[in-house]
Amino acid sequence: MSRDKSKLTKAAQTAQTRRAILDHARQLFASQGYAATGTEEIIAGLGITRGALYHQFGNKQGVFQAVIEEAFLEIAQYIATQAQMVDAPWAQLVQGCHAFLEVAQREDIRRLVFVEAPAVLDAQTLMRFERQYGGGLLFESIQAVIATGELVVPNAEGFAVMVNGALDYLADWAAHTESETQLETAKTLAEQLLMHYRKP
Amino acid sequence: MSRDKSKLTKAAQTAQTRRAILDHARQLFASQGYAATGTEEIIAGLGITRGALYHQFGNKQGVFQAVIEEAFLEIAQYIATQAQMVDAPWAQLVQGCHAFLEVAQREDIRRLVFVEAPAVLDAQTLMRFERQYGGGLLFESIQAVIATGELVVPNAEGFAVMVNGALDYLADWAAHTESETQLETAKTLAEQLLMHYRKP
DNA sequence: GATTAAAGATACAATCTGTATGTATCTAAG
DNA sequence: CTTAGATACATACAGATTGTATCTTTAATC
Repeated sequence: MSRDKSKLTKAAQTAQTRRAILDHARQLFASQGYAATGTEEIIAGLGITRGALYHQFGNKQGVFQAVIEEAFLEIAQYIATQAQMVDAPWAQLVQGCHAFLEVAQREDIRRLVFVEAPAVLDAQTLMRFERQYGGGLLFESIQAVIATGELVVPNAEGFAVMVNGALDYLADWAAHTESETQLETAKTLAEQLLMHYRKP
Repeated sequence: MSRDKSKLTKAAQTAQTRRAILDHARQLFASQGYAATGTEEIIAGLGITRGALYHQFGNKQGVFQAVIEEAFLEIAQYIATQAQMVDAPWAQLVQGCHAFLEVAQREDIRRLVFVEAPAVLDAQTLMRFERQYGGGLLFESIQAVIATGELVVPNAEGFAVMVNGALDYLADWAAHTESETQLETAKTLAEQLLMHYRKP
């Protein structure tokens, strides 16, 4: 647990400190929530004091924001990786939705991104993350399919929001059961939802 | 603001105190959030001390939970009232969805129920409220339409969850703009979503 | 090697929640 | 009507927690 500070370049030392804090903080925020996690608890066992935390992140919320951004990034990367395995815009949209449902099965992801983040972060920051890593990408994917003429919706933005909400809730629903088939049911529901707006 | 305690039955005095606390707390929780609102701030100007608050609600979270339950109740009552204005199960479902989108335009409702509550309340309590006042009623309405044969879905519970998510996000989307037409667009999207699963 | 700036430690001030205890008032039994 | 008990509330205090100010150490640069 303790670190050896000797023979480390300053940048490496900073990186190491930040990573240790982020990893531990993430685990605590995900399991106990933001409010129930103290800064003392975050640095416990890391071989540093709260001074380092405040020097690196400014305040407790700074740590949380950094944790959330990494979580968002993970989600976006997983979805992008999965979506890029197929070619057509339509297939990418479907594959992306499936990928979201899969990655959102992780308990820590759901708690951090969908429960804690909206209450802790200011609306502006959350919106930025959302556009950059979240629903914004879904919107782009939907627009791409609309451009091909395969998808017809009355309002692209509103449709994207609707699908986003459907996916978020389906993910939570599928996760709150041990039955593995629930996830498949969720995928089917999501795919069928999109299919209803498809033009042949 | 100050109260006249003389000539009041004990039950009436309790009711008056609780109401004053709930009203002020709700406004503060809705505008600043749970964490940023102190117990001292809640009782400020009410002519009582924090002692009364702790006597009536046990702790700060007790106040919040009572506030949230009232908010849930308001939502459910509005939807029920609107839905009962039509007869057929299908029409009631559509009307209920419209009503939800309307009531969820209120800023305080959205903040309290969809942002603060999930982070503050324990999962068990939130689930109870959700079943009693929220998605549970939507589920019942959907089942009623399925019973008539007008609606065909692969999984009733999953479908209800999906629609619930779609509605929540659409409400938030419609609320975050001054354009009144956005709400109409949201209603259209929701109605069309249901229509796609309708059997003639 | 001396200087500078960054990383981190330490100590402290400011809140804020919850509890323990005291007091007054309402209710109910005899 | 009186008295015992419960209820509502106030007051004072202990504990915990966040953030800041200041000091020390260590790496980078000339």
